[in-house]
Amino acid sequence: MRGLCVNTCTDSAPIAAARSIAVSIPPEEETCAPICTAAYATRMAVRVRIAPSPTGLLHIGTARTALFNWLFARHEGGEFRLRIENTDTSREVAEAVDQIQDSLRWLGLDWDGPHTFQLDRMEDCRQVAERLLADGKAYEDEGAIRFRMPDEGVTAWDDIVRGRIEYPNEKLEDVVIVRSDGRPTYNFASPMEDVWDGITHVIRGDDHIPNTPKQLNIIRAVGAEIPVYAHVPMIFGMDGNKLSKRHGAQAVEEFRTAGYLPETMLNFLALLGWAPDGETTLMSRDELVERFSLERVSPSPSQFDYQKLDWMNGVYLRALPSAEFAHRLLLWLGENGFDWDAERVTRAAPLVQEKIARLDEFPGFAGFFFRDVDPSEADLDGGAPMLTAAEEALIALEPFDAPAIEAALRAAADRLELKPRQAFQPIRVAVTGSKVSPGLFESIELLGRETTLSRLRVAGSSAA
RNA sequence: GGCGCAUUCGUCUAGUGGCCUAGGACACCGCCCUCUCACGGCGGCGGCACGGGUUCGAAUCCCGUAUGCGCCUCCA
Repeated sequence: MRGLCVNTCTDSAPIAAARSIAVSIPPEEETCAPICTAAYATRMAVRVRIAPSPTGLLHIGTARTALFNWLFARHEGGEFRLRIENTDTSREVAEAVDQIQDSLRWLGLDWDGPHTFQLDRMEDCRQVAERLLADGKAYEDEGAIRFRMPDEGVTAWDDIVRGRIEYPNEKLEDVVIVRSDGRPTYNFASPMEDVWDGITHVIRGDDHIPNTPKQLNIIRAVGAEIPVYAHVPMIFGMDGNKLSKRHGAQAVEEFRTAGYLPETMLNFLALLGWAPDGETTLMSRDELVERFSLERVSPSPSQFDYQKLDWMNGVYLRALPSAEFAHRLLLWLGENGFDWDAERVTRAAPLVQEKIARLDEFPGFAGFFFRDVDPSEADLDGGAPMLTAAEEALIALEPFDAPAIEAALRAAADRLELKPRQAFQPIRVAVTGSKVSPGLFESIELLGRETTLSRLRVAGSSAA
């Protein structure tokens, strides 16, 4: 029994319509006039938000929550807003706001309207707190202001992803809504902003479930309309613990640096806790928007599988038109401090497109096109005769292209009575400096006769 | 400790009482292709946490147990 429209999820209307189903059954007196008279009454469409705190880079879990919000908004034709929750000034990091926006933009999660800061509503929050105080719904406590929670009954709501959740009111403690220094706390500012911004659906991590009954009561106390809640599961590392440094990348920026494509991240993240059916795994941004629904979000947490991410990124990399692949490669190299010849990168790109899963593999895999190599003697072991033969075969070869190079080298191998793999491996090591490389003949063509011959010669003498 | 949430192959998941001999994908293993790697093709391994119910019939409904996680800040 989860979701608001079980069995009726064939279209999206019920989601947007099913609002204000949160219930509270406290034996309290009738509330007086609404304190908040924001113009949300006329809102029809869906409006959601992502509310990161500016304490550092955008975490992948926050990005996933942002994605669900964005997908929902775009699917419903509604709005997606960005709100920075910076009430805790002590933990704020100066560049974080810009970094968060960069990450969001890189992922293509565009937000509507300007981003807002929680701190800018400090004064509004204080006024509401004063009003609450005057109405006896809050009280002072050592300089701070606490909100009076109901003592009896239960506070409950129908969560779109987990069904009905109930909290006995006696368990709810009176939360501090304004600190002694006058700044509002998260549990006060956040729901108030949701009210002022006309947020219709609060889609957030399930670590906020225990906060929800408190926020619900605050919203009720100010006489505002309750939004619909959807608590999405968290993401853990492969060991079942919170995603942390030792698992690898955890911030969106780090995945970008590792050479993942934004379309990969979107697709992969969407599938963490959501699936359109049992078969589909590859979906474009548009398809994601078209098929996404909160009803199909799973309530159980998932683990972040880096291997699957790599596989998926490889799929996206290979699917790129080759010119686009080269373009992305160039962009990535530029962002990561590789000042390599663009024309040569563009020519090398097709040789690696099918072979790498992440852009950051390029320097290691194709670096021999751009810098000298230093093959180890052990890898060259016993290859001297073939190296000499290769040199002779290529020295006057015309044309110097992959098909001709392959023919010449195969002929040389035949003369030495070597199997292809035995013959070509020393050449590969000599020319690329590694036992693993892009296609040998294409690589030699791109490298050019001069460089190839000189590398063959150097390796030939050290292997002898 | 209290409260809450969760529990299908190693991982992501499909599944809403009979279509399930539990389907797909990643990973893994084997074979094929092959100049290495990768791609691709074929095949394989592997799961309903446990115990009680309800029912002609349960992965699906109910109860309990276990385990994991989250929150209990004048953090967000």
